[in-house]
Amino acid sequence: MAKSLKSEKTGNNYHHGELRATLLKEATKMVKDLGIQSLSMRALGESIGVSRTALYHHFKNKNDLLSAIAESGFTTWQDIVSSIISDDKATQKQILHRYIKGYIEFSTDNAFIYELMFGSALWKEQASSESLKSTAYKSFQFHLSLIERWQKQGLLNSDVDTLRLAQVTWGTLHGICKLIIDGIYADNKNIDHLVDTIIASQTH
Amino acid sequence: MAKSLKSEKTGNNYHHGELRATLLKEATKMVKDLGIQSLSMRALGESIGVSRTALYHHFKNKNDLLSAIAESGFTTWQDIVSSIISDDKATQKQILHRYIKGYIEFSTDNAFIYELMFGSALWKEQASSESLKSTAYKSFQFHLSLIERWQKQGLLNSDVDTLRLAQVTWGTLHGICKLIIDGIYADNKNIDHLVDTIIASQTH
DNA sequence: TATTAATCTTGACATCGTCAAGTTACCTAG
DNA sequence: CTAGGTAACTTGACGATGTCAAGATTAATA
Repeated sequence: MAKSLKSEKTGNNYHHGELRATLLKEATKMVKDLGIQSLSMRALGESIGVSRTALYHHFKNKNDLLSAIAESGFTTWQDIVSSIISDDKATQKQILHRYIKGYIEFSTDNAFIYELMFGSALWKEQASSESLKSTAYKSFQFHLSLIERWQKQGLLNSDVDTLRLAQVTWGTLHGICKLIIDGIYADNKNIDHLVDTIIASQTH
Repeated sequence: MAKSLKSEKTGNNYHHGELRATLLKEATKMVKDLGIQSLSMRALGESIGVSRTALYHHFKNKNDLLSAIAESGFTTWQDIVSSIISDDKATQKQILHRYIKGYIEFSTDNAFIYELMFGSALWKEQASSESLKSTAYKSFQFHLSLIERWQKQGLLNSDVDTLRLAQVTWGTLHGICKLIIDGIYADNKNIDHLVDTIIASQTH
């Protein structure tokens, strides 16, 4: 208890008080603005006014820090999705449209974060924390439940296995976003048209 | 002329003779087996028996080397696709199926190379060479021409703009592959079922 | 107030990409 | 056959990075 309003008044550097939160915030900002490559533990420490190795008392290593950033990305996305879904006045068709558009916009507005969220840097091998895995898993479960709902309502092809369709549709979103983000698809204009095409290609 | 069968007999390290090709081959092998992270210029040089900086006479820098590996990945994929397409005995529906399956298999069999081919490491900013860009562009053009063909034959929804559909379908393939490769979709079993779902979801 | 535990620092190390300057071997003009 | 040029390769060096180990400082607890 009572750990919050400690530092910032005294000139001492020990016991910053909220270093972990501060680090996460600054690191997220750095990654968001300049990309994953540009984030170095040393620079991060320096920018906050703390020594290079202070970070290691709050994050096991760099991967651990990146995991935390990615995880907060998933919760940000969950917040967005929740607000899209819970618009009572909109039709399901409108919501489907907004969901897809929202996904693409989120990914392009937070390109570097998105890269982190799905990048092999974290998902390969031992790198990703259990916490990240479960947060990400929840996002997929939510997507799955939406697909199921839209199948039942006849918006999506209901002849197809729900799990598989969820995988394919998420794959579609993810793939398109990656291609846009990585600069392979030049036009981030005309997103509406692209969304229409996605829906048209999935609707029967 | 007559530059080939020089070295390998004399113990001298100068004028290896085919260093560029050897480097590319070894680097590709390293990336394929151990991943992009694990490839260091120094280790590569050492593994071939050449000094760390010798590589810089054949590749401008590490990115340039990675570009070359990625580019050869695209041509490998082009070769595979050509052989799939040119099976005269198969129906177009079979070919469509094999194309999708072939794409997924290529990407998973060469996961690290695939990661390089589409990774932001090369596509962001100035990193990718013009040569890589044009090779990759050809792959997409080919995909586009296939989509157009299949639309005309009624295999795919022809109400949709061809370019957009090509983007969406490639996005679908790419996204699913990424999710499998990065370990987000655990099951690389049941690929056939997945392929069926992709086709079912795109066919009207 | 004394002890313990948490937090942060300085010093150090190995690894990496890459530049600069020097060395060696091949190639070609005379 | 040789002189000079050029391409290929080497060693040395630099700055940056992630991270460990050992020590210093402060807060929390008994």
